[in-house]
Amino acid sequence: MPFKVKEVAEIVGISVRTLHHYDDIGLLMPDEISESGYRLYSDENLETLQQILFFRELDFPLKRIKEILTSPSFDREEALQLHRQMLLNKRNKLDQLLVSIDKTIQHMKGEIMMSNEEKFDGFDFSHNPYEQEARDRWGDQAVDQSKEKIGNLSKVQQQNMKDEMEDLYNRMAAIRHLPPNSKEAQSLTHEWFTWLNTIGSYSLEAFKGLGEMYVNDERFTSNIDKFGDGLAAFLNESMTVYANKRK
Amino acid sequence: MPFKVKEVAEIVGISVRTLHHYDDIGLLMPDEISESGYRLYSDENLETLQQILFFRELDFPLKRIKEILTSPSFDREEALQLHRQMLLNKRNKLDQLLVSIDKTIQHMKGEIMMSNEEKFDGFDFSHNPYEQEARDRWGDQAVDQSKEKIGNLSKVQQQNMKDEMEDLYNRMAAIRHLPPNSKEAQSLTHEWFTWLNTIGSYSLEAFKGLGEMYVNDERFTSNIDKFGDGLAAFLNESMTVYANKRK
DNA sequence: ATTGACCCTCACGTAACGTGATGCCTTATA
DNA sequence: TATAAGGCATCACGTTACGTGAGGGTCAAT
Repeated sequence: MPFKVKEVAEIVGISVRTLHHYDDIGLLMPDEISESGYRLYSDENLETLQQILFFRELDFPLKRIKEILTSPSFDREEALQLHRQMLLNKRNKLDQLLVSIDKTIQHMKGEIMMSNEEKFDGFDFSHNPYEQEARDRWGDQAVDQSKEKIGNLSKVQQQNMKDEMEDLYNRMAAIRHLPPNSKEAQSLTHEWFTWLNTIGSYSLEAFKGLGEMYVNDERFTSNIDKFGDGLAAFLNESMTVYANKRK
Repeated sequence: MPFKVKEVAEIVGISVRTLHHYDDIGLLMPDEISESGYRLYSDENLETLQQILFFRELDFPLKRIKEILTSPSFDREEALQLHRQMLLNKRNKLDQLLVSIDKTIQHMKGEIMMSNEEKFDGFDFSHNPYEQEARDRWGDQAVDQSKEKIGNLSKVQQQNMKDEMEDLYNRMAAIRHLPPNSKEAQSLTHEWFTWLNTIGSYSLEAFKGLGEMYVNDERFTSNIDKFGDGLAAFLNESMTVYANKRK
C-alpha cells in the first residue's frame, strides 16, 4: 500500500532526487522505512506533498514551507483560502503581462507609443509579494507591510496605482451618503477588494482589518477624508459588510 | 539618454546584480560603456531585456534564452505572439487550479459529496467518433479500460479532462515551429504520454500508433489542426521521437 | 573639498536540486 | 533456484541564477 520513491515521483511529477532532498532537509520524511532502508510514503505523506507543491508553485522557499506546515497554528482550510487568493493574484499579474505584451506587439506594428516603464508593467517579480501576508497569518513577526511592497514597483506602476486609488476614493466619496450595504457601495467595495489584490494578496480578514485601520489610524483617516468628510468611516463600514457577507 | 544600472533595475523591477550577471554571461551587454567603466544601457538594450524577462517568466533557462535571442531565425513578433499564447495557457492552468482548489475547499467543508455513483450524466467519451479505430489499434481492453475510468469521473472532472487535453494541444501548437526533438517539444510530449496514461494504459507502441493516426486519419488531422496548422504532423513526429527514444 | 549616493570588480555564499559513482535489494523470467 | 535487470540507498561534487558583502573609484551637490 505505501509508495516507493519512484512511484511517488511519477504520481506527482517530480524527480526522485527532489524527494531525497525533501527528506534530507526534513521537509517531507516518509512515514515508514522498510527493513532494507527503502522510503515508504503513506497516503498522508502524499497529501503533505501536495501542500508542499502548492506552496512551491507560489515560489515560497522550502524553509518557509517547512515552517508553515509544521506550525501548530497551521490550518489547512485557511491555507487553502490563502492559496486561492494568491492564485487569483497571480492571474491578475498574468493579465497585466498580457496587456503589456499586447501593447508591445501593437507598438511593433507602429500603432502606439509606449514608454520604457510601461513596457515593464507587470514585471515586478523581484521578490515574493505573498510572503508578508503568510507571515502575518501564521504568526511570524509583524512587519510593515504595504510600503515595502510598493517600493519594489516601477515608477510608472506606482503612478498608475496612485491614480487608480484616487479614482476609487473619489467614486466612493460620491456615494458616501448611501448605506454601506447598498448595491452601489458594495459594488465599489468589491472593486476595491479586487484592486487591492492586484498589489498583494488580501484575505477577507485582512481586508476587514484594513477598513478598521482607516478609522483607527489618524494618518489614514485624515488622508482619506480629504476626498470627502466621513469617507473613512463609510469605507470601514462598507468593507466590514463586504467581508462578512463573503465569509 | 542612456540608462545606468540602477535606473534600469528600477524601471524593470530587477536587481542590479541581475544586470551584472546578464552582462557576465553575455546575455545582455550594455551598448555603451562610459569612460569610467559604467554600464550604459540603450533603448534597444531595454527591449532586449524585456524579451529576456518574457522568456524568463516562462522558466526558460538563461542559456536557452541566449540561444533563442541570438538565433538568426529569431523573429521578434512571432516570439511575442508565442509568449502571448503561453501566457494565456498559463492563465488557463491557473483557472484550472482555482477550480480544483475550490473543490477541495468545498469538499473539506463537506458541502459536496463525491459519490462513486455520480456517473455518466450524459457527456462521456463514448461519443468519441474514433472509438472504433482505437479499438482496432489497441485492442478492446485498452479502450474499455479508459472508458470505464472516465465513466467513474464526475462531470466536473470530465470537463477538467477535456480542458486539459485542449490545453496540451494549445501548448503544443504554440511551439510547433520548434524541432520535434527539441527539449520543449519532448517535454510536452512526455506530459501528453503520462496524461494519456492517467486514463488508460498506453504502451509506447500504442502511443506511436496514435501519433500516426493523427496524420493518416483525416478526421483526426483536421480536428487537431484546428489548434494550429500542421499541428497533427508535428505531434506525430514528436511522438515518434519520444517513443523511439524511450524504447 | 567633502559627503553621500552610485558605480566597479572580485569572490565567496545559497537554494534547490542534477548528475554520476558505487553498492545493496527485489522481482521477473529462465 | 539462479541470474540479470531494474529500483533503491548513500555520498559527494556540479550547476543555475543570482545574493551579499568587501574594497575601492566616480559624480553631483553642498
